[in-house]
Amino acid sequence: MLADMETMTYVTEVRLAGGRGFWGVAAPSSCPEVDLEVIEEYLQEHSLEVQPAHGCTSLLTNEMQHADSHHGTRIPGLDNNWCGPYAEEWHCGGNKEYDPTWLCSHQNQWNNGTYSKCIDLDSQCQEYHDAASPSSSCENRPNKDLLLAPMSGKRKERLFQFLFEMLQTPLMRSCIWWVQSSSGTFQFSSQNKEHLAEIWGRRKGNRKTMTYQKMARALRNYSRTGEIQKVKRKLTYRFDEKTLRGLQGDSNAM
DNA sequence: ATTAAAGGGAACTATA
DNA sequence: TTATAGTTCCCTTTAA
Repeated sequence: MLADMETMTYVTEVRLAGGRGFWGVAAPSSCPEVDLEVIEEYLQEHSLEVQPAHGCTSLLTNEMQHADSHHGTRIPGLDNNWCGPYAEEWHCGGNKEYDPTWLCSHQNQWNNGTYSKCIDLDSQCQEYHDAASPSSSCENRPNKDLLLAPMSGKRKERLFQFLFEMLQTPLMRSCIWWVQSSSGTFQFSSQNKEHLAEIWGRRKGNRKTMTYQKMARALRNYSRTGEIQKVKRKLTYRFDEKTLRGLQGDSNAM
């Protein structure tokens, strides 16, 4: 199966790319070591591939549609059922179904407002109770040379769009996950929230490193404008219904 | 008492 | 030039 070969290739690449854990954490023993830098590089590569002409036309659109049309074929992430960081350890546990196309598929099309089709928010989600997060010793922070260039000449990606995208990305599940996707409730990892913030900052091409604190400040602005509300639970927020519908709509409009 | 997270004012920046 | 959407800093409050 092609996907399997791609999986092997990708995993191999990831392993060759460096010995650091994905988040500078000691990855679970069975988890392939994935580097933040590698992921961003990967994202950037495909971002470059898809950007010309009309901005980024998802190079995986066809693949995803193709995959989607094969309901018998289970593509991790397409049936977005995780509710918690380790609800479905497809990329750490058995690692059999790791589909490298996933990352590409999430090179969303901010400039024209469409998103890749990788979500089923009707999936059943039980309330996730904060499991033990992976330990996070960050001695080996990835070097900062690799910055994702902000998409010039295009409409800027909004923070809530970025978060939604991250929520659809299995590799980001150690940082952010759905608590209840049907209601748009999501949660940040106490351990890895800074990494997510850092990625956000890189995407925006900020001068300084983005931190969770600063990102949360922006998030708090959303409670005024309504896109996202804070819920009582620690590190947990909820997309406004309308916003969520918009995001879902966009993701389905592919 | 300590600490992480939450909250918000205010000045500032980049972009459309 | 103005509005928007953050970003940055910094301080206070709340909760575990």
